[in-house]
Amino acid sequence: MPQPRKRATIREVAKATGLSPAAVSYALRGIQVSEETIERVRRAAAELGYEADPIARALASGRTGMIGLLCGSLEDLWQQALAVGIARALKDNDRYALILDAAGDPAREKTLARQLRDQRVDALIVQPVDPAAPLWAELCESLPVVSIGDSLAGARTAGEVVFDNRAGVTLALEHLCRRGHRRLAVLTSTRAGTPDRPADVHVLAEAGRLGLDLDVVTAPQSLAAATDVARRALDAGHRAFFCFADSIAYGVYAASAERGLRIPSDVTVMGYDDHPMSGLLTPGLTTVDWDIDGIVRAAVRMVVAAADGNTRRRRIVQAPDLRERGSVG
Amino acid sequence: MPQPRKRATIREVAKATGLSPAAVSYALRGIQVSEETIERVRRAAAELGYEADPIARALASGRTGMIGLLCGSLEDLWQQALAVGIARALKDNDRYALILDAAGDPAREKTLARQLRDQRVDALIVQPVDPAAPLWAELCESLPVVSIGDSLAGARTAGEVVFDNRAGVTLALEHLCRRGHRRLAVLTSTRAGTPDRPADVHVLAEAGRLGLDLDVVTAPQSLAAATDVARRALDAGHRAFFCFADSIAYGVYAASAERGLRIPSDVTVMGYDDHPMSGLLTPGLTTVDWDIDGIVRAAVRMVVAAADGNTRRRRIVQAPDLRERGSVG
DNA sequence: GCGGTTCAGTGAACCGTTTCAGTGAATCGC
DNA sequence: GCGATTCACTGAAACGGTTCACTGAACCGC
Repeated sequence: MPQPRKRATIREVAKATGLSPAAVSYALRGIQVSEETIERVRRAAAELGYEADPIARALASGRTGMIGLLCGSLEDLWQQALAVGIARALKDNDRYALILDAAGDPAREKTLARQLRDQRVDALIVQPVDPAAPLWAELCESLPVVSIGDSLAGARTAGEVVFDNRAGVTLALEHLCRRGHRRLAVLTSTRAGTPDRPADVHVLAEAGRLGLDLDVVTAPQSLAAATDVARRALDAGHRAFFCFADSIAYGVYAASAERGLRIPSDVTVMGYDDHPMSGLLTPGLTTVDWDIDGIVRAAVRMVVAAADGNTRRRRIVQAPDLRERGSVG
Repeated sequence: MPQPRKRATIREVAKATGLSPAAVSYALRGIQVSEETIERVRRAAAELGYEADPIARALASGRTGMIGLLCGSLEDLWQQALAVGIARALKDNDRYALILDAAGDPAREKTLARQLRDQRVDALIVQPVDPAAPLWAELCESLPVVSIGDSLAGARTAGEVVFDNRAGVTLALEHLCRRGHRRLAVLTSTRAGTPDRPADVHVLAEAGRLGLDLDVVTAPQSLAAATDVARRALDAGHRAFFCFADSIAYGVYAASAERGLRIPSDVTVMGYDDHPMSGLLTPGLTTVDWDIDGIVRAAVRMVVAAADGNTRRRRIVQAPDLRERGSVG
């Protein structure tokens, strides 16, 4: 076990400057003391290589400067992109993200959310697996929470960037319908034990309206696992897919290739999310596009404001676009 | 600002059980006290909804249970996959990862590495941007460090999973050479201010040996940015590319498509890393494959052992495979 | 010249654990 | 039956900051 090098403490800086620790603490944060003292303390601190211990500071002040980021499932490439985007945008605001992955599991989401709260993150961004969980109301009581995707039922969030999934689903299903598809396999992400999400419910409603025959299957977002699910769906005779994440659609591409089936002539695929790679496939994946940069910007703006104590709550609704590329026959 | 709900402290549990805080602390960790007391304390803790405050614990004990994960650049899809894989594997070991992104910047890498140390992570996994930085030796003095990719020069690491980049580069260049390519654009990841990495140096050496004419260009790994670099390289007349990351190669696919150039007949692309998406492109990306699952497993095993105080140092060298798919003409 | 402010800084409590040195009682070997 | 161990537990000091209540001096208007 390596020996932690002994670091300078605030008391040593105090001794070196002839001030009290309290004065040093104030000086380093540039409050309550004279300009001259601030300068003197800064110099001494630099000399001693002093830097405030974030743990001790967090214990005493209850703040860490960190923002928690609780992702629904990082197997999904789009969610990966979202997480990376948010982490980078936070960095530009001199904050940094504590990224956690609920892996599509509501129980895990619950544990991790509490862990983040206990870690004293100043605020939390969450892309909920189970937006209806009572957890969120509880959590909003003790720290600012910004949700991405779905609204958190009954919770006093600090901000929301909700996706108009109803519009997204309608866009997708109507497009498939226009192209003459009546029987669809719907591949949606796994969420064991979660009540049906608004988006899923809306899929069924829209299918009824449009007279579609749906076969709903849950699929993990990892390429290998999604390919597996797609394989079975193909073998069951399905030839038209509505995938509730581009990552899942990639599995349909892979499985179709294995079976020697061509897209879009033999197999139709519709994605959801628009990951950058979707435009690179042959044919490109027709999908529902959300403005990921806009989402990142909005969420980060909200969460930073909330962490800074701003209590104005904002709610932004993202509208989807149909990005037609050629995977729908 | 939401009001943090007052949580039970260890003192209240002590009061409730008629024990000292110290005894409770021991009991909850199941050491130094009788079975009966442990049971009593557990019950009381559950009743009061007590859970130890991780921050206070970290301050007192110097340990957090967290593993730091410092990534080279999370713009790279392969590195994203690596990070997610490591995070998930750590979870299976009841530890969790604090993921940070150096964004290809050595200065940022330095800051973040120190921040992780100050955050008292029990150990650190790093995929170094600048493996030659003196930083690493300093860091290894105060906590166990496991490196992935390159060896950390002069640092007493707790473990290393090094990629045999020399072999990988040779594999790639010889393949290109066999197919008759003599003039290559080498697209390597940006690393401002970093001395040339061993792999880069080896590229030049091998090129000399094989009689290749190289044009080395640095490229960011985001699709948009890589596409931009590829565009310029195409316009400069390049038709054969060795990309030092599959993510960069995707940019060449995108730029070629824009220009109406076909792969592999008009343009040759060789990748490096083998991201799952590479097999899905048309044609599939010929690339150098590292066993990502093996890397994840090895790194996690090492880091967990090190965090648990095991001082045996291990060094694993990963051998590359050429994954031929059709993007080399 | 006097009450009232402001300013710069102090001292001590506090945040919630862990851990070290002890302590009294029970148990052990012989 | 007695010194030496072990056992179960206690008290208090860390850990390294922040913050609250306060103080003495300088300055203000009048």
